Amino acid sequence: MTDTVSDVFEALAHPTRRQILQDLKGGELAAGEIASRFSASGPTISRHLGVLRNAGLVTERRDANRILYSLVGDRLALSVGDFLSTVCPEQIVLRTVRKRGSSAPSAATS
Amino acid sequence: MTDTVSDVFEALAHPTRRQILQDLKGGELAAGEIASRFSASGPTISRHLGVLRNAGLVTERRDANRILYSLVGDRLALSVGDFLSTVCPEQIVLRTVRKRGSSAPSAATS
DNA sequence: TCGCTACTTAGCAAGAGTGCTAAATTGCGA
DNA sequence: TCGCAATTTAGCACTCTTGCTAAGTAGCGA
Repeated sequence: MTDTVSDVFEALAHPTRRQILQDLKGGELAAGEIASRFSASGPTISRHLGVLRNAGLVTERRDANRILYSLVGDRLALSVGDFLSTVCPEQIVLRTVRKRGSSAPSAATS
Repeated sequence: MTDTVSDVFEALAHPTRRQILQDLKGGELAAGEIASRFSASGPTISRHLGVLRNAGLVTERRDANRILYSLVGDRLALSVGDFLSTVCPEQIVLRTVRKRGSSAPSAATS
């Protein structure tokens, strides 16, 4: 995993990959479910998912036969948002991001 | 000029172009001044500037011999910020404040 | 007009990205 | 273990991008 800022922006450069991120906004999806939403072939979508995973924008989790992908919103907001905050701070505000799973072990996860 | 959302993200995919935008944050710069900050040749930087101009991220203005480039922060914030607001609205906020004395930013997108 | 400076455009080579099909991998149930 | 479903990996062709150098365009002063 390379996981640099350039990886994030290069991942966002392709419309199919941006659409995948938007689709994942509603929750995790299997690779096949994602592929079925596009006209491209399964292997092609699989490679797009690999690019997103390399950039740290999605994570994968195995569920029996399938591989479920989910969005890493923090990663997207932190890298892209930081860039936007630097270049045009007048127009953009990066909201404070909670670290996932870092709060009290009781019931603090939302 | 194409000026779509994809043009913006593709323009941001190259580190040199992102650095140019950061350099322009401090105010307008001549093409030669920009080129002198990189190890790449003048024509190469000129093409990068063309990509940024096509994406609507910079504007140019002639001053005698030189061509002065300046950042279009609204364009950057609106296209990228809108995407971020859609995909991860919890982490990002697009500030809706109008800049002083400027007209409506005429959302021509997609 | 000539010559200088600033910048862009043109043309080419090398590399990276994207799409496909075919083959390999992984997991599970019979 | 066999077979099926889901997904990835491999290999190939095509296109786009990026870098360079060389040549063209634009403005200005003598």
